[in-house]
Amino acid sequence: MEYSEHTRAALVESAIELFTERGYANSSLDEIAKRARVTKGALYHHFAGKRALFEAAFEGVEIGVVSRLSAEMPGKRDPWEELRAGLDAFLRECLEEPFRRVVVQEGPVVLGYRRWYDLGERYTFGLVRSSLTRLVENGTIDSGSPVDVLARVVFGGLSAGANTIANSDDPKRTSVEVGQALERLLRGLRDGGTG
Amino acid sequence: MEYSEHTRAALVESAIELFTERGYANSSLDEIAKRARVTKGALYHHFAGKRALFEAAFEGVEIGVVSRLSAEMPGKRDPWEELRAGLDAFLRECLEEPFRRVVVQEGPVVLGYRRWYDLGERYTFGLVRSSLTRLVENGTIDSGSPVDVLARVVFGGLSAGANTIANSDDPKRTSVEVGQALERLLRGLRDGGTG
DNA sequence: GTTTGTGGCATACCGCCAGTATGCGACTGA
DNA sequence: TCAGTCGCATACTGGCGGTATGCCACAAAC
Repeated sequence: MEYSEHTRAALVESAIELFTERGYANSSLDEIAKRARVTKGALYHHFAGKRALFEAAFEGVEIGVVSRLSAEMPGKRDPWEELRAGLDAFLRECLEEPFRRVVVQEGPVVLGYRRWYDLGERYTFGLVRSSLTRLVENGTIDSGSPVDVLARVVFGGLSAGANTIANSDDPKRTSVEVGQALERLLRGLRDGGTG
Repeated sequence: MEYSEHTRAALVESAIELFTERGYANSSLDEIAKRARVTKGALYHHFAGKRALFEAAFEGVEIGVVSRLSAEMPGKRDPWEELRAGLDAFLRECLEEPFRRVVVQEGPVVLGYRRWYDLGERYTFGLVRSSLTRLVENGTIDSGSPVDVLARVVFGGLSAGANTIANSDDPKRTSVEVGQALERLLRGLRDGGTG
């Protein structure tokens, strides 16, 4: 039956909630199953283990974030306006606890950096990279070094900025400051040249 | 007696090794104690628990990195040269597994972001921030937004770059590319202005 | 319409590991 | 020489991830 799919979805949802609230290590499978109104047996019927469940939760969060981010990019005319809009949307999304905790913080630790890297390509990091790629292709910024490397560094800056905002005493003000800092850094990519 | 201090140091050293090799979750206290040629009883005599031991390992790694980084900054005349030298030294140090794994990756997860943030101020992050502060004070770069926020974002970019290098097929080439990307980003900080 | 799977779970159990309780010798000061 | 403390070792407990097994509903086979 397709009660199965419903059960699986409930487990993933409960996992996202608990992993976000208490972190991976402090969330027991019994409790996740209980919150989904099933038992650990059901959990192990759908997932190979705790890691696999985390991976499903990870992808669930990423899919939500990517769809919202994609919808929020109206395609401004000015490339810099678009970059700015993308920055703001990303920082806003980073304030959602599930993304910060599951994807940014615990993802690389629980899944291992390599697996996290590969999975991320399909979701938010892929968005950042393709966004930068377009800016390179239309000449707004100079490639200089490979876009992939640049995207990794920028993504790291974005994540750190999100963490800074979320742990600030005054998130609104800090959000503006982070946005400014990131924009000013990205300006350095305009006028090419290595030395 | 001060056999005590020797035991403690051996435990911290073993902890750094195992946490680096297998990560926090996959390192048992029994094994850490065994590697230090003592038992778990000794471990709990010196540390309140696994978290406390990790924190000691964290600080041990940071102290080593900071001392090496400080020694490697000969104080060039040209501020940009100095920035470049600092970048390279940092990236080189980031390739050491203990720093990447214990401090950069697992630190925020195991200690919690807040505790990690506070501890980091005294060590590597403090270095990055004070370095940027000096560049602001001598007019090399414009403050724009608070140096603290800027330092957080830059530190995130540095960490992401280090991870990228360490997981690259060709670390030497990637290291050069990451250095270039970071330097070009930092160039955006020169000519002030927010809009 | 009984038999034989098979999917979708639940229940019971095991081993590992962080943490606790306790014991115990060595040394130290009174 | 006796009390007290430091520096550890040993023994035990509870929680949790993982596994093994059982059970029921349903479906195809004949």
